[in-house]
Amino acid sequence: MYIVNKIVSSMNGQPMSLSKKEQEIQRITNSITKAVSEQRLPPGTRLVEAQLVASLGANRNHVRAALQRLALRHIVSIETNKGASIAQPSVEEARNIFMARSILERGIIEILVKRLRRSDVTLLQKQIQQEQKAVEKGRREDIIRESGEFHLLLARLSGNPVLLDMLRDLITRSSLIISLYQKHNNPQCGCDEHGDIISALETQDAEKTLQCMSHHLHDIEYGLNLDFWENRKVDLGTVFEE
Amino acid sequence: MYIVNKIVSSMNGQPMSLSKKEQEIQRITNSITKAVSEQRLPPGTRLVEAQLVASLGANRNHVRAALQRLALRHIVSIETNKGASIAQPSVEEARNIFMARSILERGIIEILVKRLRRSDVTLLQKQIQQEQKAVEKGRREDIIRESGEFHLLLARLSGNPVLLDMLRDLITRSSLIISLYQKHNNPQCGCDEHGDIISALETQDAEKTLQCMSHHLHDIEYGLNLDFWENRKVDLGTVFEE
DNA sequence: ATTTCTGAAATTGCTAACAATTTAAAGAGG
DNA sequence: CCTCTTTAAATTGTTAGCAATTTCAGAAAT
Repeated sequence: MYIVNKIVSSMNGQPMSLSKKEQEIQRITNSITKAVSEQRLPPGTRLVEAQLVASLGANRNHVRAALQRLALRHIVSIETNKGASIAQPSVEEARNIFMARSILERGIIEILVKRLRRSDVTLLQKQIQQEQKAVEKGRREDIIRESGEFHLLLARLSGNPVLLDMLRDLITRSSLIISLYQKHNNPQCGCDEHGDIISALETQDAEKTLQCMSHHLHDIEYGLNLDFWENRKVDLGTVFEE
Repeated sequence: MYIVNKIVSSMNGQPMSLSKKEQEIQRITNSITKAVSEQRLPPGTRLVEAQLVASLGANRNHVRAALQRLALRHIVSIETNKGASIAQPSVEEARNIFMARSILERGIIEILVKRLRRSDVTLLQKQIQQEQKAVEKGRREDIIRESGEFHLLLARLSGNPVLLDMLRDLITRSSLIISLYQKHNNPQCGCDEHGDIISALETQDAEKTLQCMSHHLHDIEYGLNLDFWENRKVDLGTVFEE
């Protein structure tokens, strides 16, 4: 007896229909990644398999596969027999990630200066509007998400999926870093700087645009308490004396 | 009854001892990655689970986990119910990868120009000697491996593991690309260019070093048949007429 | 000779049940 | 009230066996 449940959907182009299992794993990873990006899942949060199974309505094997993948992307950390939890990047890792972002995003700018189309600018402006709308409404989650989307859109417009994939992980990890080390409660207000980057892009001036991007990334990093927490070895003997 | 086989090895620093399972999976992924890097596993090769289990002396579950990881890194591709095989990057993917490499490696150079130590130069020169030795002996596998190692060493000396991880994957995928698209049988002889890069680094001249690196990467890409295979839609009607 | 069918072998995918470990709570003793 | 031990519950890790699919050789048919 043969049981056939394969669906040859996607008469369309190349991307080849994903298997049910693959779809499901991606759904789970996306849910978790999105929650991390929007800082609804703070660093250190335990991710108990059974709870994920219940709240996501998923198969345990699929949840485990998703957690494994997220661990490879440094978004969750898995300890044997202890389970998974949202990663807590160290100060050193934070600096390395921002350095890598700077390299990648500057490279993306260099590509974009050459090939940016009129329609691309429109997309970027629409993205900024979304961002401003979120700022006005004060929806913290939305602000953070839209802010990340701007950077991802730049990567997407570069037309290079390899760069996009790499940057996507770095930006998600940045959300963790901001959760951990942000100075003030005000969500980053670098919305203007995004506008500056677009303006500079439109002038086709590579050097100027690169400076805008560098400045913007530097601002984000500067808004953190990295220095404060760096090289801080807690001395249990002195911590509690007042 | 309690069975204890945990070993709290590594009284040393942070890295925390890896579990037996984790070690095993890494051993398998390393074996396959190394074979790909040295072009002993050509693109498209089927990776039958049972065969890997036999030849690597491993557990089937560990083999499967390793294949999953390699698939995420785009080194193997897995089709449902068909199993795993070594990836065959398209021309478009090849161009994207080299573009990404250029961005990353130029960024790494910029870091290195600022912080390169005397001891680092020694390490780089030792690496080049290894490479030359391989060239003299004509060991094709060794040449390819050592050539990749040079680029990885640069990344390692940058002191940024995030960059290193990203570049490692790109270089492995480059090996696949070279396997698929190299013009001549001569393994790339860009050994001199590696020397040029070191020389330029020693002068602390950022612009010059960047040009060396750009030139080197461009040479590698230029030694491929990417143009030839690009936009080549095979017409089954005309392919076989002579 | 070429194609089409067919059934067995090879291969991959899945899951339920169990094993091992950690975590939390309860208890014992001082 | 505190500390240590013991026990139970919660959680994660593993595996053997079977299910489903593909592959391929050889038979059957045109």
